[in-house]
Amino acid sequence: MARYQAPRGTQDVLPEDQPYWRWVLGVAHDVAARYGFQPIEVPVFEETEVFVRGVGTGTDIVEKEMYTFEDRGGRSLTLRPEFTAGIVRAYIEHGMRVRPQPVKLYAVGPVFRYEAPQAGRYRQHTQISCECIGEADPLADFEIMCMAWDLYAALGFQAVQFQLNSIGCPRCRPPYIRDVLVPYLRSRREELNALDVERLQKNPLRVLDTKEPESQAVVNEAPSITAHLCPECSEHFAQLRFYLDMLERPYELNPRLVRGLDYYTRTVFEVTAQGLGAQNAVGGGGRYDGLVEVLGGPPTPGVGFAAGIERIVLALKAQGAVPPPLPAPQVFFVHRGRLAKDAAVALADQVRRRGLGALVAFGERSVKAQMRQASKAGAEYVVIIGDDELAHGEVQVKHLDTGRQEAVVQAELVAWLHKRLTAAHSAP
RNA sequence: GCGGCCAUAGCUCAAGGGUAGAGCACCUGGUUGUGGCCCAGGAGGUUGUGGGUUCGAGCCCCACUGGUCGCCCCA
Repeated sequence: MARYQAPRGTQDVLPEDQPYWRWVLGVAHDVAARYGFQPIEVPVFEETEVFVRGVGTGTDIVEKEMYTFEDRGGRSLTLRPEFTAGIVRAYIEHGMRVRPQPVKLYAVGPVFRYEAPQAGRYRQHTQISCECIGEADPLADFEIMCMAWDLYAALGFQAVQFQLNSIGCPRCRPPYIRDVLVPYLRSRREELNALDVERLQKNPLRVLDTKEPESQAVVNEAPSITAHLCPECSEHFAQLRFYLDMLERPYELNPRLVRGLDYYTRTVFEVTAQGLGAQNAVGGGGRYDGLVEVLGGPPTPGVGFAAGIERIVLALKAQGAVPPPLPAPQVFFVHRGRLAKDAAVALADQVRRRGLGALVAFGERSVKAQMRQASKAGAEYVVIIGDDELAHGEVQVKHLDTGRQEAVVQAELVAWLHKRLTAAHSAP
């Protein structure tokens, strides 16, 4: 047993899994670009305050999940638990409000939350996060959702579900909670699960997405927030739904969908996939019109979306999806004898300079062993060099799939390989 | 943070309290220079860690660590 192991809740992504990652990230970059999002990199850690204020003091993330530490200069820093707060901080810090609005940014990288690991839930996981800052038009919400939809569709996802809700704004949400939801829940308090009674005190809205079976009846009959939105929020929500319907993007209205981050206003949505067990959310997002201001910028609307790469990969595997393979060297040099090895090294160098991948067998193992290596390395052609070939200024080139072998003049080898290897791959 | 299950070779798993094995993978061979299949051999373990019970522990008990499933929460 290895003495050291990756810390709890972290994992290594080994070469055999990399094709999935490259595939997902490649598609993600393409889709983001297609919607006019520009890449941005933000620090892995921020001043703790950025997340405390940005994510919200009442959230699970801030209350118990942040990796917070003090650096040698006595600053309190926190490993990012999500991207939005940091990206918004960058938006403000770099005066991006003077750029053409909205500013559409996306980032990919690890985020950190101290949670109990389980299937599909890690302490370090990778997110792609897309933020559209400076636009209140419900079309922006639509674009974000549409882009998310495209991402999953481009990966061939089966059975993704979009759940959608609007949770109003600071003008209409508090009155709804205070005057409608809480009185209702109190009136049926006896029927609620103990945990939900507790939530009723702390964060009444969260009672709505309870999973406790006992509470279901109460929650099902609860007055929905969408019926108590202010006219502006109501119109905004209707307009978003209009676009979704117009372009036939499937979604499900869920008046009980409430998200765990304080900054959300109006639109909230969550994307779930099959094959993931209990942790079946592969993406989520919503509107955060108050966030820029909370972090010290001018009042600025925003809407965004984040997806978890690990879960997407898990779901793709569960569906039996096969990622495109990563490129591997197609030429393998087998040699016999000191001079032949030197010649192989020189020829391989020429092949690589021509832009092809080439490997030379290390050591002086038997031709048989070298052939085995070539086969396992997935090479397409094996170039064999020995005394005979050296004497004639030739090499033997064997095509592994067909087993066909022929002599090629050394000086023509690079052109010979280049012709065959590039032609084969330009075919449709 | 709470609960269930689990931990033996790189991987998947065996081994009624009595000397740790198999398959796959890896390496080397199967005459003189040719892969995949086949055959033979080799290497690889302080049985997650630390205690305890026992003449004797991979096996029983406790703790810890990690995994897994669920709760919670979310991506």
